[in-house]
Amino acid sequence: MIEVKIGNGMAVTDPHVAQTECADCPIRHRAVCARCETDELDQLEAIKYYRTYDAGQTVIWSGDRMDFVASVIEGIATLSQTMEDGRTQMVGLLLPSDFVGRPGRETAAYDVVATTALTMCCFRKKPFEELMIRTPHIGQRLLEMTLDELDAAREWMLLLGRKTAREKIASLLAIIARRDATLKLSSPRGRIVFDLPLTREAMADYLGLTLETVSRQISALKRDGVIVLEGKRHVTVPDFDRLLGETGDDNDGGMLV
Amino acid sequence: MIEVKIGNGMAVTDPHVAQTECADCPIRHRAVCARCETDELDQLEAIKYYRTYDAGQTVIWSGDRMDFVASVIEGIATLSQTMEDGRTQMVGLLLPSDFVGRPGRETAAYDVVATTALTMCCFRKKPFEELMIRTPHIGQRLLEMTLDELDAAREWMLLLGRKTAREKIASLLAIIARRDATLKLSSPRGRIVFDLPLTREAMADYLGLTLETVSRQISALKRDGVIVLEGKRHVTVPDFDRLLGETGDDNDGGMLV
DNA sequence: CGTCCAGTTGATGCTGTTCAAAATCCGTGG
DNA sequence: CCACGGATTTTGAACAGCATCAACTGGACG
Repeated sequence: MIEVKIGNGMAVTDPHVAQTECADCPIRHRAVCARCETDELDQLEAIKYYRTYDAGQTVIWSGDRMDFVASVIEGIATLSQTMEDGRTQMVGLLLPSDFVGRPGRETAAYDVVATTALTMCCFRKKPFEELMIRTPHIGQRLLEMTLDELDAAREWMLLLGRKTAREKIASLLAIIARRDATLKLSSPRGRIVFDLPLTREAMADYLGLTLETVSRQISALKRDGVIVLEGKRHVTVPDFDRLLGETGDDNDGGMLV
Repeated sequence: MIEVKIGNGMAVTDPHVAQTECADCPIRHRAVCARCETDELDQLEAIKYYRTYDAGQTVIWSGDRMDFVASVIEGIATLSQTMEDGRTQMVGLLLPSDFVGRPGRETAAYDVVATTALTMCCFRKKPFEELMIRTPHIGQRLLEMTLDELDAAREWMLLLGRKTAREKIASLLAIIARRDATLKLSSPRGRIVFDLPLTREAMADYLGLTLETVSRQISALKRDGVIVLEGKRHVTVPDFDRLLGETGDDNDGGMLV
């Protein structure tokens, strides 16, 4: 893969590197383009370009001018807010198919950081906005995705405001486990195995805790047999229902669709 | 005003009571109908009906079937989530022009409770959804409003996860002061006076605190001269910038638009 | 082999919770 | 008009959970 260094140290893939055809795109049916017909897809195809980032790279700083919107194709990024004195709170986890940026806004409202190697499908904002007016399918899908994100944000508000440290950790593990299971098209039940995509510090920023507390609670869950660790990142959950029982949520359905 | 009792004890205004014409509606240019042309407005007018609730009444319970969506016309309502053991977290404050309900969802995801006397402009969900497909202006406006709510939710996540009790109280007071100023079309500066629309308990549920802590911190802010209280609910802020300084946010612009 | 980084563990203290009681407010009825 | 009762709010005292500061461990890498 060819990389070029630009301005602020961002490494981006050479724009001439081959992009996946929309038709073959792994997130084709889940991203903002999900409802588009073939002709609408052609128009998107015309204005799209790929960009890749290394793990740890900052995609955009809060307050910076942002002249594109994008879909995450592969990898994980985080959305976070930082106070002057350095306290930071993660406000979103961006997974494949998630949308970044806001039509109609000039500057980024949050820091976006690549947690793993990241590939994004970008659209310059102006053409994208114009396209949105012409093709309602994009706006419809974006509304649907935004409503889902709002629900997720509100779920997270409950976690931040009312859950104990142990419940917070269990909830995060359950969410990651669930997402992993979704990718494998299996519904989470019984024994589950996955890798943590986040450092202890990132988890702390997500959960509104300190990294020490995260570490302690993970150790406690390990001690109690709720999880088994191999290395620091590889997690085995022997009994998913047991984990759910630790989240404080309703054990049944849980999670809005 | 004529009230009738129905089923679960909800008091609703007799549907034959006069409704405001959309053209004269106080939230005409801010609600979900903001972008509608006259003919589109006529279609909305045809399917709308008003409903009123008394202060303290539950508008809808989480999990209940919800066959309408609505705009708040007057009054304040809260959106909240409750865990089995009773811990509750408010996840939204609904003010005039705010939208309630989600197109495409069968059941309510949150409890909605009227904090003050409340008037809502309701639309049966089915016709509203059909109308949304025909008139892009509604979906466009709803997208805009949902994106704003998502920003507000994320702002709140920072508050819940990282702010101290004192900062939380100051932030809430600042938000209410700002909203009040907006209604009076004045930008908040210097001396500000307003009434708290929430009980200490509701504030606690909003801020992820206990009501005792809320009370203590309000007393502390009073002791320090940041606010002056007359009675329990009437607040005077002698110096709005001083209050902002207590929120922990950037002192300048603060708050996304 | 030494350094660096992520993570773990320990000791201590502060912030906010919990439980309890007193104070204030407010509507109701004598 | 005043007394009463319930709801709301304030205040106090003791406690718990998580943060803070600090030392240590283990693995990756030059």
